[in-house]
Amino acid sequence: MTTDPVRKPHASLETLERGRLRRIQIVEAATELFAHAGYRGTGLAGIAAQVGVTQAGLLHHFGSKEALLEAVVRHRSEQDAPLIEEIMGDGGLGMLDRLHLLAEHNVERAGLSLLFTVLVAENLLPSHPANDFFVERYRSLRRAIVAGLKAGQKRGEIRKGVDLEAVSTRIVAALDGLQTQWLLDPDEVDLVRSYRELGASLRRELAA
Amino acid sequence: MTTDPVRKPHASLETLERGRLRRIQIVEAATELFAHAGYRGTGLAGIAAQVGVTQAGLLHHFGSKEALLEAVVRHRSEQDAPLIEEIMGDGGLGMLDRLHLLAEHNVERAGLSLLFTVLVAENLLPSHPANDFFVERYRSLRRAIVAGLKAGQKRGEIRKGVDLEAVSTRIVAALDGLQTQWLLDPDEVDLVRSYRELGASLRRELAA
DNA sequence: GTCTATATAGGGATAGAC
DNA sequence: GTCTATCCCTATATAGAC
Repeated sequence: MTTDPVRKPHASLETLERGRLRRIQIVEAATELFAHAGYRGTGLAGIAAQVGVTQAGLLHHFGSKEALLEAVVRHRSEQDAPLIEEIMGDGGLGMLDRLHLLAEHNVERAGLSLLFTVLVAENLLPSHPANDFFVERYRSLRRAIVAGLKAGQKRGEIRKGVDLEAVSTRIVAALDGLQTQWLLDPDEVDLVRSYRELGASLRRELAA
Repeated sequence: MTTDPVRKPHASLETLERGRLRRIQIVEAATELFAHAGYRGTGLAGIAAQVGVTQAGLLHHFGSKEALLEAVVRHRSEQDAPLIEEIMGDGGLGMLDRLHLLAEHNVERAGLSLLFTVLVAENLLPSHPANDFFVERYRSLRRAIVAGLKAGQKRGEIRKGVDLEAVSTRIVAALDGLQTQWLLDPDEVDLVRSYRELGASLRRELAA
């Protein structure tokens, strides 16, 4: 989803910028509505209304509802990438101490946590429209954590002899599951506190 | 959702049993379709067709789609209760060693794991139809685990000085999150193995 | 208890004017 | 780039016959 302005050299600059703006507005409106009612539960008309266009006008920018979904998940991934890189850092135990950054980010923008939790569940099966995206996302997340843990082993911060693949799967699972419980019941589950405790527990388990 | 046959004493036994059978057939068909396409993505007509009745015929048994949803989640909860009790046992570290029973159960009947993962995500917000059910379900699950851990402390199996509420939230989170990753990517994530490793890791963390 | 028929609403996508 | 109009399909729920 590269939105390079040079790709349509024949169009005027004003048109391009108005067009790009509309696309962004639509993606942001769709993000919010998909989060609250899911992909299946959201109509294009509702998204269009929030932006101030008609449903047909929306489909001028995104040929289909599925294309819009793809734009939404790609946009979110791109926005989250810097934070994830910051948390990863150079791997090792430091990663575990920075999990609270992720929690604070998620609490600040609860709608976005909601979006991913909802969309993952709507795309668990291969027949679902964004299944490939989420399968790949989780795989690369697990791989990145394994790499970070390996780096920590090389520096002697992390014990050897632990199954890093299994640990990384368990870390992702805990992050996901805590987020779900927090979304469902924010009065009983404190996300920031839970992530801090998770990090501390992992530190005790993995420190050399 | 008590389906006590004595409640309609004026109807013939045959009618009653046919009626109860239909209800069960409908609930089971709905379970499967809700799991695959979610509550919002499933039409009553599809469920009805699978049972061999019309959509209007289905609504004779359940006044509304939402009532059917409630019947589905209650039915599933009732069916799962014995296994959960078996795993809990008398609490303590034994609970952690029996997590693989849950994994085996979930793998055997993958459709049911799918159902709950999908429905939880569709009911994260208070405005969603089964939100109360899932909020309460998670609360009681966490409470049951806390009770089990406390029992283990009293017997001296489990260390004192750990935050049992936090641990129980983390256990539920890991179980949930591992299931999600397994559903999404069964080739890369082995649920039974993951649950065993989770249990072993928790044992190391909690054993006195 | 199950059906047909219908009310009423909403969905996504396309054609064509401006 | 945006609109109106429309197509066609699907949805839940109800009314009333059998």
